[in-house]
Parts: sequence; structure tokens; C-alpha cells
Amino acid sequence: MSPLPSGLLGDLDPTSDRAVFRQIADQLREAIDRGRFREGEKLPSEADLVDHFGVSRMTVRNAFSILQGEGLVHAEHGRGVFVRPRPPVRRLASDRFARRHREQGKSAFIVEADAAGSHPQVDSLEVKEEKASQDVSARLGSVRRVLARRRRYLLDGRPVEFATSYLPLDIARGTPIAEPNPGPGGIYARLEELGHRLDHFEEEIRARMPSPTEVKTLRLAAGVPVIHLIRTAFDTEGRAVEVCDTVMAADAYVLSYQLPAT
Amino acid sequence: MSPLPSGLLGDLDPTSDRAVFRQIADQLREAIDRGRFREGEKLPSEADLVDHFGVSRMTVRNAFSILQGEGLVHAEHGRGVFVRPRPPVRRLASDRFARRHREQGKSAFIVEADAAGSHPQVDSLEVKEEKASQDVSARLGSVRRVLARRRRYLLDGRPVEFATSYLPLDIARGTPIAEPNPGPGGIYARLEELGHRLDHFEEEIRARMPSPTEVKTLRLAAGVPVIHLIRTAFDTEGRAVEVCDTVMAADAYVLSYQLPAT
DNA sequence: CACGCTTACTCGTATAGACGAGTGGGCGAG
DNA sequence: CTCGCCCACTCGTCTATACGAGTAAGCGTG
Repeated sequence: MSPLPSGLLGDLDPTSDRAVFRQIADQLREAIDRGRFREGEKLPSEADLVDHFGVSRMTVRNAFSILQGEGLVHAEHGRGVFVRPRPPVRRLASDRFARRHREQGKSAFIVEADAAGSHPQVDSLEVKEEKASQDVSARLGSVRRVLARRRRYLLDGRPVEFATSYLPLDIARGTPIAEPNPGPGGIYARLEELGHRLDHFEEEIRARMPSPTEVKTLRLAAGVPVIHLIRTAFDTEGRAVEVCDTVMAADAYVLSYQLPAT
Repeated sequence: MSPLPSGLLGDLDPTSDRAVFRQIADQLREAIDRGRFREGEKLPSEADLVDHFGVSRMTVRNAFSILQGEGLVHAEHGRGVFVRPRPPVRRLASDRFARRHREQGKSAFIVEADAAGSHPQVDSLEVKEEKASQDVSARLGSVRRVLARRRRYLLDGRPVEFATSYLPLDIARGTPIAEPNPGPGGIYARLEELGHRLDHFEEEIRARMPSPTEVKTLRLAAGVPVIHLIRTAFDTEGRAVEVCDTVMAADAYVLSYQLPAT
């Protein structure tokens, strides 16, 4: 156990009324911000810090748990505590559903990821009829049962997004939309072929901490929120023809919208 | 110290390899989800749970700290641990900058809050010239110095949003935009009067955990992420005339956008 | 050389105890 | 009755200790 390089971290201020574990967290946070520790780099071990600051281990662990909650670091059992690297972000533009983007055969996700040089994957495909939740029913205009299309998106092996599309049965049943692979251009292309020319989308965005299920599905590190996006697609007759409920790892996304200044 | 009502919480499973503090957190989470504890209601005290489960206090505290990280509960020193109430959310529509919404005298924030029956407030007003950050400079087209307008928004006494507008000096200096109160219709009205007719806005949205500064400024509870929104306003000549950097308490907002299906 | 075991180091979980500090109700003095 | 104090209860901070379990490097054996 090598002692900490002197100067890397300072001392505690016993006169301060700031709790010791907060002072330690402050020092580590500042060192990270200043680039003394780089992305992915290992921080001093708990034992190192116990020696350096002369405190008990629980105090050091408390300090680390603060930084974890802030999403700054993550611990790996048996290895150490590391500065959490910022993963590459996926940029979602507001014109991503424009007709011109409906490529042949491949989904927007695949096309875009290929272009960015990363390896895209879609799994957990599930297509089935089910009872509409109260919220989905309200958005689709009081439908009882819906077709649900569930899928998870991964980039370079990392899950980044989990989405479920809900469609009224009278529109989707017996059409390619009810097939696992709906064909080129995705379900929006199919909807238009079925006579539902798309007019506009409405997107609602929230951010919150993930549920335990979401942590598992998206393999989220501590201190990573999720972006919850609910999109409703309207056809030219003003009918809501699809609701898509998406949960995204917030550290993997930047959403981008263009608004007219009308 | 009254014993816990039997049936409210179950027992631990000693054969499970799930950690005890996680099992306790699971039980509390489920009880909250099922409505056994309502919003704002007090959960059993640490001492109660120590007795009920026959574990040490740190184990119970670990369980609570998980739930805090999930934003489900919050602790109040000397009072107890409570189910975190969901505050009323502010809905931001994508047409909120439309010209027709530029009311006389009052800002959009005030008008909207009044309409919703809550008490709006704006403070921390600061208007000054400063050096542009690298990011702001890039967005505004390589300007060195900018006019920065900082303000914090509160609803019913609770801070919900902290925003800074940056404008190029050659546009803003010496105009009402450089005054604390820019007058009716806000700075967008002034920009148009100055010949910069607004064409469109671009908004970038991220979500992440707050920095300690943001926690203080927005008085955020544990487990509440922030929404970071960066808006750039473009005039009809394609010039970026303002960048607005906004940090919002994520539990107080729903963003809503309308997209054409062009 | 290759494989497997040992070992040191890492974080994870849990116990027991101590003191501090904020809150709020109750009780006693005036 | 009212005010102020006290006390019980609450969470916050910190120490000290123990064992478990994952990781990786090194060493010894075949």
C-alpha cells in the first residue's frame, strides 16, 4: 500500500463545521474537476484515504457514495473506484422522423449508428396485444387494447434505450406492423401506406432517477438519470395513431429540437 | 416507540443472496409503490426498522440511502423519513416563444404561473459583461465578450430554474437588453425592435445529476436530477443572437415539443 | 511454457456503539 | 393561560471491527 503522492489531496479542516466525509468528497471532486484524475483513472483506494486523512473506513466510503450519487465516479468490486468516463452521446435531432430519413430496410437507429462508426444492436424484441394502460389509452383516444412493440437498443454492446410503441388494434392488427420486422422505413412507413398520413408528432420529456428495473435493463451506473420521452404521432385527420414510450440512459443522449419563432 | 403495525412490512429472507439492506429497501419501495405510504407520509423511523428486522442501524440507513438515491424518499433531520411528494410540474410547450405570447410588461414565466394559480418570483438578477466561455463563443460565432443576464425563477417560494442568457456585445450593449428589466415582451421583443427578426430556436437537452452548486441554488433534494437546456436563437439572417443556458429541477418540469412530420 | 493455486489488495456487507443536533410535545413555573 | 424549559425521539456523523467476495499478479508445480 503505497502512500498517497503528497500534494494530490490536502488536509481536513477540523474547525470547519462541514462534515468530514463531505470535506473528503469535496477534495476528490475538485481533484477530478481539475483533471488531477482523468476519465477512467483509478482513485486512491479506501485504505489509502483512511491512512491519508486518518479517518475510519466508513467515513471514506460515505465520501465515495456522495460522488457516486453525483455520477462522478463508480466503484468496481475488487478493482477500485474510478472516474466515470463520459460515454459518447447519441444526438437526437428533431427532424429524425422526416420522411426523407426513412431509409430502405434499415431502421434510423442502425443507419445513424453505422454512420457514427459504432456497432448498433436491437434486442428484446416483443410484439403482442395487451391492455392499454390508463395513460396510453388517454393519449390514443380511449382505446382498450393495443398492439405493443417493445425493443431495446444497444450501442457497442451497451444498452442505451428501451422503447415501447403502442398502436390501436383497429389500425395495426393483421398488418406488417404486427410483425417483428415491419419492413423498410419502419412502422411509420407502414402507417402511411395504410392511409394514415402523418401530420405531426408531440413529444413529452421528463428526467428522473431510474427504477431498479430500468437500472437492470439499461445496466445503469449509480448517479445516472434517465430521460423519459413519450411521443405521440398524429395523422392528418388529427387522430393519434401511435404512442411511443422511451426510456433513455441520460448519459448517452443529447436531444436537439428546432423551433420556429412564429 | 410503538412497534410496527404487523403486515405493513414482511420479513427478511436469510437464504436470499440479496443483501439485507437491499431487501429492506425493496420492501419499503414496494410498500410505497402500492400506496401503503402516501406522498408526504412519514415512514417508520430507523429505530422502528432496526427493531422490526433485527438488524443494525447502519443497515437500515443503507436501505434508506438507496431510496433517497432513487428520489423516492427524503430525510428530515429530527423529524423522520418521508415519501417525497411530487411537486406540481411546469409544462414548457414548444410554442412558448411565439410572438403572440409576448404579453405586455410581464414575462412569460409570470403570466403562466399566475394562470396556474401559483406564486411566481424572479431573483438573483444579474446583468453584466463578461468573457464568453468556449462553448458560448462557439455557439454565438466566435465572440470574445458577451452580455450575460442571470436570473433564478421560483414557484411558491421554491426555486425551479436558473438561467443565463448570453448576447453578443455589438447587439446588446447600450440597449434596454443591458438593463435589469428589458421591458414588455422581454429581450426577444427588444431584439426584434433592434432589427434582429427572430427566425428559429435550437434547443439542446441533457439530463444529469446536479453539481453541489446547483443543489444549493435550486435547493434540490437527493435523487433529483437536473434538465440542462441550451437554447440558441437565430435571426432571419441566420445569425445566432442569443444563447440561453438553463438548469431546471427535473422534478418540476415536463418539456413538450411539437414536431412536423415533414 | 502453461496451468492452477496462493496471496495481497480491492470493495461489499454488517455489527455495535457513541455523541451531536434538530424537532416537537409535555410539563411546570409564573 | 402562556411561556419557557426539558426530554424523548429523530436523523447525522464518526469510530472500530469483522468477514465475505471479486481481481489480478506472482509463484510454484507439472
